[in-house]
Amino acid sequence: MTDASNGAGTVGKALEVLDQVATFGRPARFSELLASSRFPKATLYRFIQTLTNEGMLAYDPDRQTYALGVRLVRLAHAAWEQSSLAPVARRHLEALSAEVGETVHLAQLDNAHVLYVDKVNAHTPLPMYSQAGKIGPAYCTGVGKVMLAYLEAEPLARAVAQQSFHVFTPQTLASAAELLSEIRVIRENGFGFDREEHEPGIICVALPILTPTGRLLGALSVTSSTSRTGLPALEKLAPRIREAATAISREAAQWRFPDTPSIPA
Amino acid sequence: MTDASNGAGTVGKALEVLDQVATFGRPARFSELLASSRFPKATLYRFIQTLTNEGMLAYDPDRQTYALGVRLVRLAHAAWEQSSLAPVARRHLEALSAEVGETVHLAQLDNAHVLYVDKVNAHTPLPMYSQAGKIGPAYCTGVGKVMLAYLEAEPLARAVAQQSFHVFTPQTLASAAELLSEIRVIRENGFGFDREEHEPGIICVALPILTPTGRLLGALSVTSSTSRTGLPALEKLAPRIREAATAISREAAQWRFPDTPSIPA
DNA sequence: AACCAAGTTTCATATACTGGAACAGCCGGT
DNA sequence: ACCGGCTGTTCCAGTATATGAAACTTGGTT
Repeated sequence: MTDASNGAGTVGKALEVLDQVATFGRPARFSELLASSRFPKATLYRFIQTLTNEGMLAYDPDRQTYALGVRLVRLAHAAWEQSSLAPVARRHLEALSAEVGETVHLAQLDNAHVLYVDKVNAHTPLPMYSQAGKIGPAYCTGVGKVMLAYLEAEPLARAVAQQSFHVFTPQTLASAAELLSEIRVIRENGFGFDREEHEPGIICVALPILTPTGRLLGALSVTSSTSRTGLPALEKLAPRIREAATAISREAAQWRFPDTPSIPA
Repeated sequence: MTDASNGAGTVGKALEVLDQVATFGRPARFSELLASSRFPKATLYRFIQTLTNEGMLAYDPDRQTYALGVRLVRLAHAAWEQSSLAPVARRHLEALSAEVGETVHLAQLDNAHVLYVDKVNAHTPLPMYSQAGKIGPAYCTGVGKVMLAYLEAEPLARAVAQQSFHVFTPQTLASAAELLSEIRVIRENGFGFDREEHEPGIICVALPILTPTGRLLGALSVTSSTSRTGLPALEKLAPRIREAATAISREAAQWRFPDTPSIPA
């Protein structure tokens, strides 16, 4: 029996190496990668060779370093367009942000962590790549907790098991028990807060984006600071956010298929 | 010796499948993928399973479709930041675009094709993901021809062999011979044009971005239309563009290493 | 010249990839 | 209800392919 939780198979291992290079954050040398790798020298070497040949890694002969390759950028473009909610959601995010005058986040679940897929800042329209792709913890962010709350029992358990429960602020939920009780509250309300659990002074309301069948697609949040507003004020925004969330869900459903018409080949 | 031109090895095949899903442009069903795949049913199935488990593909149980996964978005974020010129180049692109009042492209070579890494439009600041990641032909674009011109003999030959030489307009260079002679001209001038070779009415000047040692990093172009300006006017911009190109190259060199200091491990 | 570290190649071994074929589930038709 | 046809999933023997210790280059340092 192959252990599925572990990166089984050659492909999984190769992707592990890819992740390692990504985590490095800058072009890395072979020996640096070797130091932080669980693979023996020859094996790692072959993986890197393969990935380089495939264009997933780029080798800089001047500096003898490896970086993530351009093929990844190409794939990412396609991924962002076809798999994430961002393309359909963008105009809703913009409208919402303009209306409430705060920063709006769109997130999806990646493994057990929060992947920010898009972000619209009320006052500084930023080029989005700089914002998208970031990952964050699930147990101490508004979007994270809300998404966990709408998971099935089994995936939820697996996700909770992966939380680090690092304490960032006095408000941080520091255990699985606290998180699960918070999740129950979120399920009842239909929305969740971030009460300065991740960063002091930063608060937010978050709502899930669900399919008509109730499956989780992602989450939407409006973020602000304690100096500007409070939780009660944010709570008042919940209905408006839900509006955006359902709109996004509805459009996503249609958009996924322009309807596979019976084009006869 | 393994045939490198072919996607040898398990990893290569898996990535091939990934590309296939990407090319599809929308969430695809298993059978659709099977139809356009060179792999037998069981093999393709296992690949897709693996990639899904690894988060490179996302499965939509409602529709029974596969799309590119979120892990790719995360990787892409890192790729864009560490491997492409875009982060260091952006402010130069913006300055250049504002100054000349035209659209500026930043491109790199992916295999034998042009990968647009960033784009700054003079009049409509756009979120960049929608622009970056696009690929285009090398033989009939300004950036493409310029980048080919600064390749070594052997990679150049390989790249030229991969051009389709599809004729888009009356000006399109339709053969390797024509392309190579154009490349000689570009080498002499240090810059190249697109003379409505890809799209009627669209022209551009392009310059390479080179390391101090002369290795090719990418290319920069200013695009306009025949209705607004002409080639002579664009040619006048070449020195200004070169300025930006050298600045980008210089910054890229520093930035790649905050300097690997002699950290004694 | 001798040494050391970083990177590359080799090769016997057995792991884990392969794909034909058989199986399950789901429809629409008769 | 029964039957084909179609899509998606699982099995399993055979073998191609990945593995990693060790040997070998390469380039720089004492």
